[in-house]
Amino acid sequence: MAKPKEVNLTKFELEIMEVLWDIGEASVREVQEKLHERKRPAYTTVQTIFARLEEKDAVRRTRKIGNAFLFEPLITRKSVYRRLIDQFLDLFGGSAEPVVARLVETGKLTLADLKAIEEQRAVASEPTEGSNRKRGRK
Amino acid sequence: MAKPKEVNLTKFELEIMEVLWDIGEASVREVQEKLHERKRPAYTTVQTIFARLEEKDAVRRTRKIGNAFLFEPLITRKSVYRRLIDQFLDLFGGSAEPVVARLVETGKLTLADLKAIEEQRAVASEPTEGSNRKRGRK
DNA sequence: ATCAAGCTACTACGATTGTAGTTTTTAATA
DNA sequence: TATTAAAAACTACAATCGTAGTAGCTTGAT
Repeated sequence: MAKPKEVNLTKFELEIMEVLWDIGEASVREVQEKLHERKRPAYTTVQTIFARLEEKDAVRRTRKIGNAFLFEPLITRKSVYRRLIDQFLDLFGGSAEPVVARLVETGKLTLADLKAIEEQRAVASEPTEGSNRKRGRK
Repeated sequence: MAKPKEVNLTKFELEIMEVLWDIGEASVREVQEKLHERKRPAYTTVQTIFARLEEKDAVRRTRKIGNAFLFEPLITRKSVYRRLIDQFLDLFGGSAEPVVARLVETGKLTLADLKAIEEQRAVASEPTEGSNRKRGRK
Protein backbone atom coordinates (compact mmCIF):
# COMPACT_ATOMS: atom_id res chain seq x y z
CA MET A 1 0.00 0.00 0.00
CA ALA A 2 1.73 3.10 1.23
CA LYS A 3 4.97 1.42 0.53
CA PRO A 4 7.53 3.76 -1.02
CA LYS A 5 7.19 2.88 -4.65
CA GLU A 6 10.07 2.43 -6.97
CA VAL A 7 9.12 5.07 -9.42
CA ASN A 8 11.26 6.27 -12.27
CA LEU A 9 10.50 9.80 -13.28
CA THR A 10 11.63 11.59 -16.38
CA LYS A 11 12.99 15.08 -16.29
CA PHE A 12 9.71 16.62 -17.20
CA GLU A 13 7.74 14.47 -14.79
CA LEU A 14 10.14 15.54 -12.10
CA GLU A 15 9.53 19.19 -12.82
CA ILE A 16 5.83 18.66 -12.41
CA MET A 17 6.42 16.85 -9.15
CA GLU A 18 8.58 19.69 -7.88
CA VAL A 19 5.70 22.08 -8.30
CA LEU A 20 3.35 19.66 -6.65
CA TRP A 21 5.70 19.10 -3.75
CA ASP A 22 5.98 22.81 -3.28
CA ILE A 23 2.30 23.56 -3.19
CA GLY A 24 1.03 20.27 -1.91
CA GLU A 25 -2.14 19.98 -3.91
CA ALA A 26 -2.79 21.52 -7.28
CA SER A 27 -4.76 21.43 -10.48
CA VAL A 28 -3.26 20.87 -13.88
CA ARG A 29 -3.78 24.51 -14.72
CA GLU A 30 -1.98 25.71 -11.60
CA VAL A 31 1.01 23.54 -12.28
CA GLN A 32 1.18 24.53 -15.89
CA GLU A 33 1.21 28.18 -14.96
CA LYS A 34 3.99 27.70 -12.47
CA LEU A 35 6.34 26.35 -15.10
CA HIS A 36 8.84 28.85 -16.37
CA GLU A 37 7.44 30.66 -19.38
CA ARG A 38 10.22 29.79 -21.71
CA LYS A 39 9.64 26.09 -21.50
CA ARG A 40 5.98 26.05 -20.72
CA PRO A 41 4.25 23.31 -22.67
CA ALA A 42 0.63 23.22 -23.72
CA TYR A 43 -1.99 22.57 -21.12
CA THR A 44 -2.78 19.22 -22.64
CA THR A 45 0.84 18.22 -22.46
CA VAL A 46 0.84 18.77 -18.74
CA GLN A 47 -2.38 16.83 -18.57
CA THR A 48 -0.75 13.94 -20.33
CA ILE A 49 2.11 13.97 -17.87
CA PHE A 50 -0.32 13.94 -14.99
CA ALA A 51 -1.99 10.93 -16.50
CA ARG A 52 1.37 9.19 -16.65
CA LEU A 53 2.21 10.17 -13.12
CA GLU A 54 -1.10 8.72 -12.02
CA GLU A 55 -0.31 5.58 -13.93
CA LYS A 56 2.96 5.36 -12.04
CA ASP A 57 1.25 5.95 -8.70
CA ALA A 58 3.26 9.07 -8.18
CA VAL A 59 0.22 11.29 -7.72
CA ARG A 60 -3.45 10.83 -7.00
CA ARG A 61 -6.61 12.82 -7.47
CA THR A 62 -8.00 14.24 -4.32
CA ARG A 63 -11.09 16.22 -5.18
CA LYS A 64 -12.82 18.12 -7.86
CA ILE A 65 -13.17 21.88 -7.85
CA GLY A 66 -15.51 23.13 -10.51
CA ASN A 67 -14.71 20.72 -13.26
CA ALA A 68 -11.04 20.45 -12.49
CA PHE A 69 -9.37 17.76 -10.46
CA LEU A 70 -6.80 18.47 -7.82
CA PHE A 71 -3.79 16.23 -7.49
CA GLU A 72 -1.43 15.50 -4.65
CA PRO A 73 1.89 13.67 -4.53
CA LEU A 74 1.99 10.07 -3.40
CA ILE A 75 5.75 9.92 -3.21
CA THR A 76 8.15 12.12 -1.35
CA ARG A 77 10.78 14.32 -2.87
CA LYS A 78 13.31 12.64 -0.68
CA SER A 79 12.57 9.15 -1.89
CA VAL A 80 12.64 10.24 -5.50
CA TYR A 81 15.91 12.05 -5.07
CA ARG A 82 17.42 9.10 -3.33
CA ARG A 83 16.48 6.81 -6.15
CA LEU A 84 17.69 9.19 -8.82
CA ILE A 85 21.00 9.67 -7.13
CA ASP A 86 21.62 6.04 -6.42
CA GLN A 87 20.81 5.10 -9.97
CA PHE A 88 23.05 7.80 -11.24
CA LEU A 89 25.96 6.65 -9.14
CA ASP A 90 25.51 3.18 -10.55
CA LEU A 91 26.55 4.58 -13.89
CA PHE A 92 29.99 5.04 -12.45
CA GLY A 93 30.06 1.62 -10.94
CA GLY A 94 28.72 3.01 -7.70
CA SER A 95 31.78 5.11 -7.14
CA ALA A 96 31.20 8.64 -6.00
CA GLU A 97 34.66 9.75 -6.91
CA PRO A 98 33.99 11.28 -10.36
CA VAL A 99 30.97 13.08 -9.03
CA VAL A 100 32.71 14.48 -6.00
CA ALA A 101 35.66 15.54 -8.09
CA ARG A 102 33.36 17.42 -10.43
CA LEU A 103 31.52 19.05 -7.56
CA VAL A 104 34.74 20.31 -6.11
CA GLU A 105 35.97 21.38 -9.51
CA THR A 106 32.90 23.51 -10.11
CA GLY A 107 33.01 24.93 -6.64
CA LYS A 108 29.70 23.37 -5.74
CA LEU A 109 31.17 21.49 -2.85
CA THR A 110 33.52 22.83 -0.24
CA LEU A 111 34.80 21.57 3.04
CA ALA A 112 32.49 23.94 4.81
CA ASP A 113 29.46 22.53 3.05
CA LEU A 114 30.34 19.04 3.98
CA LYS A 115 31.02 19.90 7.58
CA ALA A 116 27.65 21.55 7.85
CA ILE A 117 25.93 18.53 6.44
CA GLU A 118 27.74 16.11 8.67
CA GLU A 119 26.92 18.14 11.75
CA GLN A 120 23.33 18.38 10.74
CA ARG A 121 23.16 14.66 10.38
CA ALA A 122 24.80 14.07 13.71
CA VAL A 123 22.27 16.28 15.43
CA ALA A 124 19.21 15.16 13.53
CA SER A 125 19.99 11.50 13.42
CA GLU A 126 17.10 10.21 15.52
CA PRO A 127 13.82 11.85 14.56
CA THR A 128 13.50 9.95 11.33
CA GLU A 129 11.12 11.71 9.01
CA GLY A 130 10.44 12.78 5.51
CA SER A 131 8.83 16.14 6.07
CA ASN A 132 11.65 18.00 4.52
CA ARG A 133 10.23 20.96 2.75
CA LYS A 134 12.91 23.56 2.54
CA ARG A 135 15.18 23.52 -0.46
CA GLY A 136 18.77 24.24 0.28
CA ARG A 137 20.22 26.64 -2.19
CA LYS A 138 23.79 27.59 -2.76
CA MET B 1 37.21 20.09 -36.00
CA ALA B 2 38.34 17.88 -33.18
CA LYS B 3 36.09 19.91 -30.99
CA PRO B 4 34.85 18.03 -27.96
CA LYS B 5 31.37 17.11 -29.05
CA GLU B 6 28.35 17.38 -26.89
CA VAL B 7 27.42 13.78 -26.92
CA ASN B 8 24.65 12.24 -24.91
CA LEU B 9 25.21 8.61 -24.19
CA THR B 10 22.73 6.12 -22.88
CA LYS B 11 23.59 3.71 -20.13
CA PHE B 12 24.36 0.93 -22.52
CA GLU B 13 26.36 3.14 -24.84
CA LEU B 14 28.35 4.23 -21.84
CA GLU B 15 29.16 0.66 -20.92
CA ILE B 16 30.51 0.08 -24.38
CA MET B 17 32.58 3.22 -24.16
CA GLU B 18 34.00 2.13 -20.83
CA VAL B 19 35.36 -0.99 -22.42
CA LEU B 20 36.71 0.96 -25.31
CA TRP B 21 38.35 3.50 -23.05
CA ASP B 22 39.96 0.69 -21.13
CA ILE B 23 41.47 -1.09 -24.07
CA GLY B 24 41.83 1.80 -26.45
CA GLU B 25 40.97 0.09 -29.69
CA ALA B 26 38.75 -2.89 -30.10
CA SER B 27 36.49 -4.90 -32.36
CA VAL B 28 32.82 -5.45 -31.74
CA ARG B 29 33.54 -9.01 -30.74
CA GLU B 30 36.14 -8.01 -28.16
CA VAL B 31 33.85 -5.53 -26.54
CA GLN B 32 30.94 -7.90 -26.50
CA GLU B 33 33.02 -10.52 -24.76
CA LYS B 34 34.17 -8.10 -22.12
CA LEU B 35 30.63 -7.36 -20.98
CA HIS B 36 29.59 -9.20 -17.88
CA GLU B 37 28.02 -12.50 -18.80
CA ARG B 38 24.75 -11.91 -17.04
CA LYS B 39 23.87 -8.92 -19.11
CA ARG B 40 25.69 -9.72 -22.27
CA PRO B 41 23.55 -8.89 -25.28
CA ALA B 42 23.71 -10.48 -28.69
CA TYR B 43 26.63 -9.66 -30.92
CA THR B 44 24.40 -7.79 -33.32
CA THR B 45 23.04 -5.69 -30.49
CA VAL B 46 26.52 -4.50 -29.67
CA GLN B 47 27.05 -3.85 -33.35
CA THR B 48 23.96 -1.69 -33.43
CA ILE B 49 25.23 0.32 -30.51
CA PHE B 50 28.52 0.81 -32.27
CA ALA B 51 26.69 2.09 -35.29
CA ARG B 52 24.89 4.59 -33.08
CA LEU B 53 28.10 5.63 -31.39
CA GLU B 54 29.60 6.21 -34.80
CA GLU B 55 26.57 8.26 -35.74
CA LYS B 56 27.12 10.35 -32.64
CA ASP B 57 30.80 10.77 -33.42
CA ALA B 58 31.73 9.07 -30.22
CA VAL B 59 33.85 6.43 -31.90
CA ARG B 60 35.46 5.89 -35.25
CA ARG B 61 36.71 2.99 -37.30
CA THR B 62 40.43 2.75 -37.45
CA ARG B 63 41.32 -0.27 -39.51
CA LYS B 64 40.15 -3.64 -40.64
CA ILE B 65 41.57 -6.86 -39.32
CA GLY B 66 40.41 -9.84 -41.31
CA ASN B 67 36.90 -8.77 -42.06
CA ALA B 68 36.31 -7.04 -38.75
CA PHE B 69 36.66 -3.34 -38.08
CA LEU B 70 38.44 -1.92 -35.09
CA PHE B 71 37.02 1.09 -33.30
CA GLU B 72 38.54 3.73 -31.10
CA PRO B 73 36.98 6.41 -28.91
CA LEU B 74 36.70 9.94 -30.20
CA ILE B 75 35.64 11.39 -26.88
CA THR B 76 37.27 11.18 -23.51
CA ARG B 77 35.89 9.55 -20.45
CA LYS B 78 36.44 12.74 -18.56
CA SER B 79 34.41 14.88 -20.92
CA VAL B 80 31.57 12.40 -20.92
CA TYR B 81 31.56 12.17 -17.16
CA ARG B 82 31.61 15.91 -16.84
CA ARG B 83 28.64 16.24 -19.10
CA LEU B 84 26.71 13.48 -17.39
CA ILE B 85 27.31 14.96 -13.99
CA ASP B 86 26.49 18.51 -14.93
CA GLN B 87 23.30 17.43 -16.61
CA PHE B 88 22.36 15.39 -13.63
CA LEU B 89 22.89 18.27 -11.25
CA ASP B 90 20.63 20.37 -13.42
CA LEU B 91 17.82 18.09 -12.41
CA PHE B 92 18.11 19.52 -8.94
CA GLY B 93 18.24 23.05 -10.16
CA GLY B 94 22.01 22.88 -10.22
CA SER B 95 22.17 22.44 -6.48
CA ALA B 96 24.56 19.82 -5.26
CA GLU B 97 22.97 19.67 -1.87
CA PRO B 98 20.69 16.64 -2.34
CA VAL B 99 23.48 14.72 -3.97
CA VAL B 100 26.01 15.51 -1.30
CA ALA B 101 23.52 14.67 1.41
CA ARG B 102 22.92 11.29 -0.16
CA LEU B 103 26.60 10.62 -0.54
CA VAL B 104 27.17 11.35 3.09
CA GLU B 105 24.16 9.31 4.08
CA THR B 106 25.44 6.27 2.26
CA GLY B 107 28.93 6.73 3.58
CA LYS B 108 30.30 7.33 0.12
CA LEU B 109 31.65 10.70 1.06
CA THR B 110 33.45 11.63 4.24
CA LEU B 111 35.26 14.70 5.39
CA ALA B 112 38.50 12.90 4.87
CA ASP B 113 37.69 12.17 1.24
CA LEU B 114 36.87 15.74 0.56
CA LYS B 115 39.98 17.03 2.27
CA ALA B 116 42.09 14.75 0.18
CA ILE B 117 40.47 15.91 -3.02
CA GLU B 118 40.70 19.55 -2.15
CA GLU B 119 44.32 19.32 -1.22
CA GLN B 120 45.10 17.44 -4.33
CA ARG B 121 43.49 20.19 -6.34
CA ALA B 122 45.23 22.91 -4.42
CA VAL B 123 48.55 21.29 -5.02
CA ALA B 124 47.84 20.54 -8.64
CA SER B 125 46.78 24.06 -9.50
CA GLU B 126 49.15 26.37 -7.69
CA PRO B 127 51.08 25.92 -4.50
CA THR B 128 50.40 29.34 -3.05
CA GLU B 129 49.56 29.68 0.56
CA GLY B 130 50.59 27.07 3.02
CA SER B 131 47.60 25.34 4.56
CA ASN B 132 48.34 21.89 3.33
CA ARG B 133 50.05 19.32 5.35
CA LYS B 134 48.80 15.91 4.42
CA ARG B 135 48.84 14.64 0.90
CA GLY B 136 46.27 12.47 -0.72
CA ARG B 137 46.77 8.77 -0.95
CA LYS B 138 44.95 6.52 -3.47
C1' DA C 1 36.66 -23.52 -56.63
C1' DT C 2 33.85 -24.23 -52.69
C1' DC C 3 32.17 -23.66 -48.38
C1' DA C 4 31.51 -22.64 -43.47
C1' DA C 5 32.09 -19.12 -40.08
C1' DG C 6 32.32 -14.62 -38.97
C1' DC C 7 31.36 -10.03 -40.03
C1' DT C 8 28.85 -6.01 -41.93
C1' DA C 9 24.68 -3.77 -43.43
C1' DC C 10 20.04 -3.32 -43.12
C1' DT C 11 15.64 -3.84 -41.04
C1' DA C 12 12.32 -4.43 -37.34
C1' DC C 13 9.75 -3.85 -33.22
C1' DG C 14 7.97 -2.63 -28.74
C1' DA C 15 8.46 0.67 -24.77
C1' DT C 16 9.10 5.20 -23.26
C1' DT C 17 9.02 10.10 -23.73
C1' DG C 18 7.98 14.78 -25.25
C1' DT C 19 4.58 16.95 -27.38
C1' DA C 20 -0.01 18.22 -28.61
C1' DG C 21 -4.48 17.73 -31.31
C1' DT C 22 -9.58 16.17 -31.15
C1' DT C 23 -13.71 14.83 -29.01
C1' DT C 24 -16.59 14.59 -25.09
C1' DT C 25 -18.21 16.01 -20.66
C1' DT C 26 -19.44 19.24 -17.31
C1' DA C 27 -20.27 23.32 -14.86
C1' DA C 28 -21.52 28.03 -14.97
C1' DT C 29 -24.35 31.46 -17.07
C1' DA C 30 -27.29 34.08 -20.08
C1' DT D 1 -33.01 25.74 -20.66
C1' DA D 2 -29.65 26.49 -24.24
C1' DT D 3 -24.96 28.10 -24.76
C1' DT D 4 -20.39 28.16 -23.93
C1' DA D 5 -15.86 27.82 -21.88
C1' DA D 6 -12.89 24.89 -19.56
C1' DA D 7 -11.38 20.62 -18.36
C1' DA D 8 -11.17 15.63 -19.02
C1' DA D 9 -10.50 11.81 -21.90
C1' DC D 10 -8.71 9.84 -25.68
C1' DT D 11 -5.70 9.54 -29.57
C1' DA D 12 -1.60 10.46 -32.28
C1' DC D 13 2.99 10.70 -33.63
C1' DA D 14 7.95 11.09 -34.06
C1' DA D 15 12.44 10.25 -31.69
C1' DT D 16 15.21 7.43 -28.95
C1' DC D 17 16.63 3.10 -27.03
C1' DG D 18 17.24 -1.72 -26.02
C1' DT D 19 17.10 -5.59 -28.43
C1' DA D 20 17.91 -8.66 -32.12
C1' DG D 21 16.93 -11.08 -36.70
C1' DT D 22 18.30 -11.72 -41.62
C1' DA D 23 20.71 -11.31 -45.94
C1' DG D 24 24.70 -11.05 -48.06
C1' DC D 25 29.91 -10.31 -48.33
C1' DT D 26 34.89 -11.91 -46.98
C1' DT D 27 38.15 -14.92 -45.95
C1' DG D 28 40.62 -18.73 -44.52
C1' DA D 29 40.66 -23.66 -45.01
C1' DT D 30 39.91 -27.62 -47.76
